[in-house]
Amino acid sequence: MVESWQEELRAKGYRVTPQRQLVLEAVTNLEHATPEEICAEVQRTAQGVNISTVYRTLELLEELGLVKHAHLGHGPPNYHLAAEAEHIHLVCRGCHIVQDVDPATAGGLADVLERDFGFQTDVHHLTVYGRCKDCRAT
Amino acid sequence: MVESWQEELRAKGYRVTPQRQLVLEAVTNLEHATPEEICAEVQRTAQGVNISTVYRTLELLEELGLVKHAHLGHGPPNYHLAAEAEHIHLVCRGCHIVQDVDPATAGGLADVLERDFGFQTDVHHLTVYGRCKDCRAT
DNA sequence: TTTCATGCAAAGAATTTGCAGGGCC
DNA sequence: GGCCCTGCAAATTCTTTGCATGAAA
Repeated sequence: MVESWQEELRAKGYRVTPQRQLVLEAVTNLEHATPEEICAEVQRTAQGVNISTVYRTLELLEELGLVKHAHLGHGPPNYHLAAEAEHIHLVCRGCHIVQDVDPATAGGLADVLERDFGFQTDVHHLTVYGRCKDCRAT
Repeated sequence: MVESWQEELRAKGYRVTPQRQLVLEAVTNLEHATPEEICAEVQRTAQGVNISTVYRTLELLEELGLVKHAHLGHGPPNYHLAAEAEHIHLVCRGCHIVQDVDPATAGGLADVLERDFGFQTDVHHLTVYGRCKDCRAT
């Protein structure tokens, strides 16, 4: 069976704390969120979880492979569960809408990069900038 | 004929200053650089060009369509001449090397996004994260 | 001479770090 | 009880802004 992340934490000498559970829950619920947003979400439940704890926890959770992050532009990084279905992000310059797209769309690109450059693409982290249908119309 | 960027500046009520010329030269010479690096390059020639002037100038040059920027990861954005050959960036998680690749490689992806989503991809700004050949070997 | 641009310093966002006290195992 | 984790505050990094002076047109 798959060990729980709690067991994995303990096995590595880390501890299971309420803050860590809350941060992971927040990432789960929000699906895509910045550290600030995660912090705000956590604080809806528990008072006074500090932003620096959120940063430290996200780093830890990413190290464990539970969450991943992507850079969607100027702003802070965006965290989501690693267990979520993989997807690529389309970010519109005009309206800043983020659209999730099936990674199969980029499968061809990943294959070419693999074949021609030996480069293993992290499709999870792929962000495509451009202009969406609506913004092109106006 | 194509007007020079200096004329375009003046036509829009902006002024041609030594700092603006130096920043554009630095971007040209460095090919890819962060605002800090551009500032350092400029200061090799002229003393005391301020970092805030570099930021303001890059913003202006981007507005004029002379330079573009891409986000290659955690750090500051990366500026390059808009006139340079278009390319996409492969960024390795392991060694952080940035490799430039012909955008035709991603042409298929852009076509699919265009066809299926009406999304116009800005190939210039495409950055692909992953693991390079060398880092996979180790 | 009329703005616009620059330098400087301070303000701001986002993130990291040091340290003492508290909580997990 | 040992040692990791947290909160707090201060330090860092990157970027923007306010304002008086200096320079382009």
